[in-house]
Amino acid sequence: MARERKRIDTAAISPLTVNRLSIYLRSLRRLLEEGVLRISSERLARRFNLSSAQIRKDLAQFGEFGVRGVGYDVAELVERLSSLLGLDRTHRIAIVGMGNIGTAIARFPAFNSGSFLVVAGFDNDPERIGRRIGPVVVRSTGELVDAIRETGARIGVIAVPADAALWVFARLAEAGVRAVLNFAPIALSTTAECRVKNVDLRVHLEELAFFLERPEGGVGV
Amino acid sequence: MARERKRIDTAAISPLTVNRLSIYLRSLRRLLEEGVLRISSERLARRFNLSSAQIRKDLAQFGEFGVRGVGYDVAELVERLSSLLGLDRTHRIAIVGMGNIGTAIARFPAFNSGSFLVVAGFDNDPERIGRRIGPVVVRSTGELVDAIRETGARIGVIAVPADAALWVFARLAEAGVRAVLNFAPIALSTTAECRVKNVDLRVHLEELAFFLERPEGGVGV
DNA sequence: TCATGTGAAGCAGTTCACAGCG
DNA sequence: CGCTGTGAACTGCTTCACATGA
Repeated sequence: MARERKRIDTAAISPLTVNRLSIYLRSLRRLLEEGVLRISSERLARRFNLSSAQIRKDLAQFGEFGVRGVGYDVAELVERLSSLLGLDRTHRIAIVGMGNIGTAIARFPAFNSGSFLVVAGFDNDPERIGRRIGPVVVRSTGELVDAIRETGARIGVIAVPADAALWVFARLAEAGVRAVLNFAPIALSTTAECRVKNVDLRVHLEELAFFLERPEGGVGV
Repeated sequence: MARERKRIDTAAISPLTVNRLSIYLRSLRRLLEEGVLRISSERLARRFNLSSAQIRKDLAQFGEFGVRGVGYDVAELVERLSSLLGLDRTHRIAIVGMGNIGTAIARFPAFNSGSFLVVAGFDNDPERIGRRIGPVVVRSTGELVDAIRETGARIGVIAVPADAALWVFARLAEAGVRAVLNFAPIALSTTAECRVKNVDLRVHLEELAFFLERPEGGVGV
């Protein structure tokens, strides 16, 4: 199946490209369900409003996936993108902070299907400790480092208040977590040991507020 | 207080800039609490690891906020950024889909404090309709258009499955919603009537999976 | 022939470095 | 003097357009 191998330095790939690969994969899976066997970058782009040149450039970074004059084999591309994205194994996830966001994440299908599995949840609140939320029984944050080492989770989710986030981040890194999805309203920075993806809902909301038409019809400063 | 007025075409401002304004505002509020009166772009940048040149460039798009040789007045800048971001009025929010994510959003402080207020929540599931979640009583999705018109919400949150998202988006636009935060795993596009911000948790998760170190130590394609 | 893969061009966003002003 | 505000340089991402090869 693999036509050639190409060594890729993942660090050299832009996150923007990787995000698009996810989108391509999702789109292709849809086509697969519909029974589409082959597709050109042009038709794929039109169908899911993407850019055909971008699709070709993105894929070309990782090898030659298509056949000139024909297009891409849908099943093969799904296979290759899955493997590229690291979805051919199971990633165990630990969630810290089982409030609104933490609870939603614990129960969210994308975090508990296919290649992802929530294996631990932590909170400070004695009310929550011991309760089952989604697939996990909530444990005390005090147990975090040991418990995560036991589970072998490599992905962490931070869903605690801003003032606790830095402390939690340090504990997660200490416990061997190598990637973090951070929902706390403070920008954490990727370190040598641990990559961070910040998701700041307040910032998103304020972006929308900014672009909402102004009552006076212009921005006065 | 306002030193000069400058008409700005908001459509010409990059979302990236707007997102940074949110971050600056949050940082400055923190300084305000600490009693800091004046700050230079350099010290602000060091404190919150930002870029000082970027801060100056971003602010300069909207007027002259600082004093040369001195820096910025913290209280004044907080005031100006708040107004710039449209946070000097209350934005009413409607949520469609009161599952895990919708529920978390309804209860999330950032969506129910300061300038934002959740005023309506909708779901199809008869089990959920009539139940109180956060500040709202869940209504049937069938009532969506009329109910949103009544409340006057201009911001919508889509937290429904992918196959319902397009339909919901059309109804929201019809009801007068002008900005949407979309959590459904399908990329909606901004239209003339309604701006979209897609937040795709699965894509974020797959990004982290991609950059996780590979078992074999390289990407084979 | 037809669609990929790809240099080259174009555009956007960031950083530099300093003139200008309080 | 010190820090802002800003043109100019730079970096990186996207789009174009076509040579290449099944």
